[in-house]
Amino acid sequence: MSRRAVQSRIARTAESLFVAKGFEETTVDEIAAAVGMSQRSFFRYFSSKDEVVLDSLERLGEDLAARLASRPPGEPEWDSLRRAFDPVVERFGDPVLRSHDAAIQRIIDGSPRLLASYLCRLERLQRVLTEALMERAGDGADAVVLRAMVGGAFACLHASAFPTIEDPEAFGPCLDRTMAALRPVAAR
Amino acid sequence: MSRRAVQSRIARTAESLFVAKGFEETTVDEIAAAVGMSQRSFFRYFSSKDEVVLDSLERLGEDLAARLASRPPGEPEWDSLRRAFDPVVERFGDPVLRSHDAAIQRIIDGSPRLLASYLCRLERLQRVLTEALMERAGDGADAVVLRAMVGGAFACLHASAFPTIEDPEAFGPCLDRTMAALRPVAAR
DNA sequence: CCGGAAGTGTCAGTGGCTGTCAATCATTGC
DNA sequence: GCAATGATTGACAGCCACTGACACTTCCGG
Repeated sequence: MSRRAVQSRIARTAESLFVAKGFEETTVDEIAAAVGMSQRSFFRYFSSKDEVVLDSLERLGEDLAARLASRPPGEPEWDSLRRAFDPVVERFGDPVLRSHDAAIQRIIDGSPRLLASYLCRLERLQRVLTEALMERAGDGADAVVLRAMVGGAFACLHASAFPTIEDPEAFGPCLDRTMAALRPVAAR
Repeated sequence: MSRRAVQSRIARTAESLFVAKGFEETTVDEIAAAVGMSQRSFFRYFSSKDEVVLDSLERLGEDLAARLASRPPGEPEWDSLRRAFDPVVERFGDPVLRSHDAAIQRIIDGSPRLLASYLCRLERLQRVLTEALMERAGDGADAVVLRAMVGGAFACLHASAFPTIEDPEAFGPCLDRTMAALRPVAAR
């Protein structure tokens, strides 16, 4: 059985436990026992308990970065960022994925510890996207402004995700509206 | 001796240890011993090891919120946010405070664990500032857009802080430049 | 059959953090 | 003065995330 498959099995088991008992209240020992392995082996597949929850986010991040890199060079950065967010909007379209993601989000919001790790990953992701934009813009670019722009775009994404937990289909339009309102004057 | 004074003594002692040995490499036992108290007592003054480092940020946050609340109601939100950041710019002006803050920042960046907690606090602070803006704007306000705007302003602050670690006096102008470039079209 | 490589379990240990309890100290009311 | 009371503390025990070391199995190429 491949490493990925085992990770996926652990993640599914762990998430159901988290939903049932809460993140902090579920020990690594319990997860390992539920999967049928030792605690030590759990840590061979995930470097921390947080990782189990945030692992899926990692892959989504790679997707965003690839999207952004493939946008046409002449396009205003703000629009490229909006298009890079398309995979997220798409996920919200699928009801199965959506309810799963909502569960994950509830787990994250329920634990300050986990929320902190989550924000840390977003931060790293923003750094990656900023570098992608920097490369595209060449030497004449203002690194600070680009960095802030990526942060601003993520703020729109983040803010739009909040109220959309109840209202399924509204995420895309809400993101469009927010990013239109926040569009920087510098984005031609 | 007042609670605040003890906290301050612990914080000073701990920070010097962190600078000398690194955050992760310094145990709470060591800090407690250096201050001359039991580990149990340390946790009566700070709820976690992170807290020691991030405590000062808490008070700065309150300052920002107060500044924002005292801005004239008619002022565009973006400008109010910029003015709310003035205390931060001022801190950068004082060389003593600046070098202290730089040390703190280096400690934070050196530990993923601590960086995560730090970002979590920034998140909470943003929520507070958003609520302040909401109150001011009244019922007609778009909560999502306001939330995103606060996030965007913080992104400017964050981005401006980065390159300014070496170049002392440039923080204020850099922040102005970035916030001018990112100014939302919605901000009249 | 042998070699190592990869995956696993066991065990012991570290460090952050919490609950509990008893001792101490300051405050208050008499 | 003094006793009751409440806050502060230290000592101790314990939980849990996480790590290092080592032994064992399985599987595969030679």
